[in-house]
Amino acid sequence: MTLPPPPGVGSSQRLAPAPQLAEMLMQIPWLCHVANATIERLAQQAVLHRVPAGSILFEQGEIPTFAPWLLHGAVELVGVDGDNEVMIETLQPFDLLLPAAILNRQPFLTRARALEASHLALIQADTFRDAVASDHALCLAILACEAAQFRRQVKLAKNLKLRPAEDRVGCYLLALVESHAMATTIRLPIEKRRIAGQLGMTRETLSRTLGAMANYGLRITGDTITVTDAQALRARFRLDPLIDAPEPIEPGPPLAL
Amino acid sequence: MTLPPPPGVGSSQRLAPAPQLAEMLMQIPWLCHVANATIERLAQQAVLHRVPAGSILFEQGEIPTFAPWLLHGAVELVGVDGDNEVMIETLQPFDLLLPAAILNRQPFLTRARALEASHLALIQADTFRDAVASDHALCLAILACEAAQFRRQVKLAKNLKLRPAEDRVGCYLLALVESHAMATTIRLPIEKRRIAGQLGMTRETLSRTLGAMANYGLRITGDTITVTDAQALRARFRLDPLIDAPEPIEPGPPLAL
DNA sequence: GCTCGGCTTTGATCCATATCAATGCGTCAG
DNA sequence: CTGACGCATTGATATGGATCAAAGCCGAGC
Repeated sequence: MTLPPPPGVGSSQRLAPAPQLAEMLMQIPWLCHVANATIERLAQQAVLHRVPAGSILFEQGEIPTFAPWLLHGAVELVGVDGDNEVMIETLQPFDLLLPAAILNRQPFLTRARALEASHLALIQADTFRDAVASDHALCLAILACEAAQFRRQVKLAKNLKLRPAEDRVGCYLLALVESHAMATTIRLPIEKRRIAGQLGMTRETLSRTLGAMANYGLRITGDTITVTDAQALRARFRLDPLIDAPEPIEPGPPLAL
Repeated sequence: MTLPPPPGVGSSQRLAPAPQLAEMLMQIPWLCHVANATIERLAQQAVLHRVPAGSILFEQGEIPTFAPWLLHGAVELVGVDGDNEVMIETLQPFDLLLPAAILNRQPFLTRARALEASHLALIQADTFRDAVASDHALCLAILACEAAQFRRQVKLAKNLKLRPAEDRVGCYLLALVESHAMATTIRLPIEKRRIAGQLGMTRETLSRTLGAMANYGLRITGDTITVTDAQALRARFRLDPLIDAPEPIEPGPPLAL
């Protein structure tokens, strides 16, 4: 796997002292039950990779040589065929990128691209596999990560196949509003282009649909959302926890003895 | 979770002697590195469940009380909203059904329905969680299972979003033909209704598309496929291993010490 | 043999969403 | 100030696939 010096802005810095990397990994909530020794072992051979927005982290079809661990920023996984791309998932800290491929020495099924300037820990693939095979607590943690990612994938699929575009947008916005305690005015957290991708539609369709939200008590101008009629909004869109609830990585129980 | 006595044909039999259940589990290839003692422990509290085609194994939203393990037959996972259903995945032996939900005590995200008469091992959820938390080899095996299911999910999504209906059908058939060493005449392995579901389209669309395959060297009558022009077929449809290759559960390496 | 029910086929039509094209608008560099 | 570029909006149009409706086929049971 090559790390192309991304075009444009400052080149990526691969080198970073390992000791502080171990500390960063220890901050990860879902690694709370993993022994420090193991985390240090992972960090030993790892490097911190800082990349600007737009960088390709790996290409579809490559055999992984390291496990990329998202510490800061955002990354999207996209399926590619010729020149068209489709969004598969967007990842946030502290997700591991496609652990399934790394563990089984299988090719990555997607391309990964940084959506914003991001920091990743790159862990040697062999080191990673050995650690998972020799440390039970780590194995449980990775299982939890993989489980969360699977469930997110299922939720995405349900959202996409079960709801028309307008409902997807409405539920997305309603969830956003509710997470802000129904404040009457809030901001879109990310670019519209990315929202459209996550909701599986084109920017044009999103744009039109946002306009149509006025009928349901929501006005969107630029990146500002104003709730004009919370009741109408709730009447029109019903959140389904089996689709709309976030799917955090659960650390799970400590090792049973 | 209730197990409704399925309407129609003979009622499901839940009781089966545990000893032979342990033996059945030991046959599972991807458990090859798990100690027999652990498997026996799992089988101890488990029951063998035989269900006729059409049975609902569990309902979307239920909190799992046991881990259903498919030993024989076929099961589909479907997302439900009101009265319409969408196919999420179809499982084959020896898949575990939604291990993510069981491990994290989270609700099932889908309904599960037997597509044909099937046998499942039902393992007490607590027993299952304890075993995974106390046996590292088992934990690795479940991780491999979950990883395979994640990758299948990504492949499904790519197939659906990257290819139009005709391509999906063509690639499905081409893969089928190739797996039979390009024999000139083979049979559809499952009902068309189910193929349509797996490929994310209606039966009507599948029917029409199968007709259109005549243009590309393939004639389908009933459930019989005849290859009339292998070259034309290959010229029209290109298999992509990152979409069309099956995703078996890899047992992975034995425990590192 | 006949009839019934499930699956499939075929045809006509509809509709949600993509696509294409043009314009607008805000921001940053010079 | 002035381009110019990236993103967003708006409108017109196209189209893939769904939906609705009506036969057709075929195996199972009587």
